[in-house]
Amino acid sequence: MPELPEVEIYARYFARHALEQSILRIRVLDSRILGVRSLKPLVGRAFHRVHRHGKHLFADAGGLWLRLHFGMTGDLDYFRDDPPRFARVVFDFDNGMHLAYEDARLFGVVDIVSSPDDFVREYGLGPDPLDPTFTLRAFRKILLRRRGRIKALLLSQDIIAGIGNLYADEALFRASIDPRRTIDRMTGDEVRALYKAIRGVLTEAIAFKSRDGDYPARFLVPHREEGQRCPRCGGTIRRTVVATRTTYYCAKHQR
DNA sequence: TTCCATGTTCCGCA
DNA sequence: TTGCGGAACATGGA
Repeated sequence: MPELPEVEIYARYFARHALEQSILRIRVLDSRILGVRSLKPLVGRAFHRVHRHGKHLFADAGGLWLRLHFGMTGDLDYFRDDPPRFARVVFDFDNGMHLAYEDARLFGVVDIVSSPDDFVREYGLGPDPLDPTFTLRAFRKILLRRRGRIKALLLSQDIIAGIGNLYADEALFRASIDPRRTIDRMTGDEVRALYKAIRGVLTEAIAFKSRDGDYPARFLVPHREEGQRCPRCGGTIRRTVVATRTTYYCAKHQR
């Protein structure tokens, strides 16, 4: 599930439930999920605030930050009694409640870093598309320096951080651009439309999912199947492969 | 049983 | 230097 909108929802969930409670113990149920040797430095501390950059979630533990990446199947669960089936790390709090980091497929990471800024710099992440610094002008500047297919660019976390396979398709669908199009063949108007589509799709997904837990019917996501009817123009949804990822698009209105 | 998967990294080639 | 295809990682669900 976790692309930028889902991680934003996890961040709000974390902030709503797990702040200002002393961490009594941390149970690592599968150490393959760890990005550090040990999470011990966090014991006895509390989380004070959260921060998100792209698909990375950070929680301030006072001079140290927990970093969570959710891979393909990561999730959070704040619970009282039994941990969820795929819990990999469990934080035990002094109020008797627990926060589980769960991840069936183990592609995620639970890590400790000095700060979100340090991590973003050292890891080479691009700007977060919902950050105020990500302006149309900034997006244009990024495109000027790049070649290749537009979808591949949207998926590159070192260029823009947070867009994954579903939302790349979604933004291109909204901007009426074929995912196979190369950057050098995009017009100024298309760049602007794509910029607005990226921000709109991510923002609307966060609002809609945090309310209904689902996707708006006008989105492409609920129609990701070969031969489906396009919810926008009635065209046919096609399946192909772009940037080695399964890609859906409307053969009629995306050009 | 087989295929597919909302992610990322690494390698070789152009 | 940049971009791209393919493989690998580990596992559940349809």
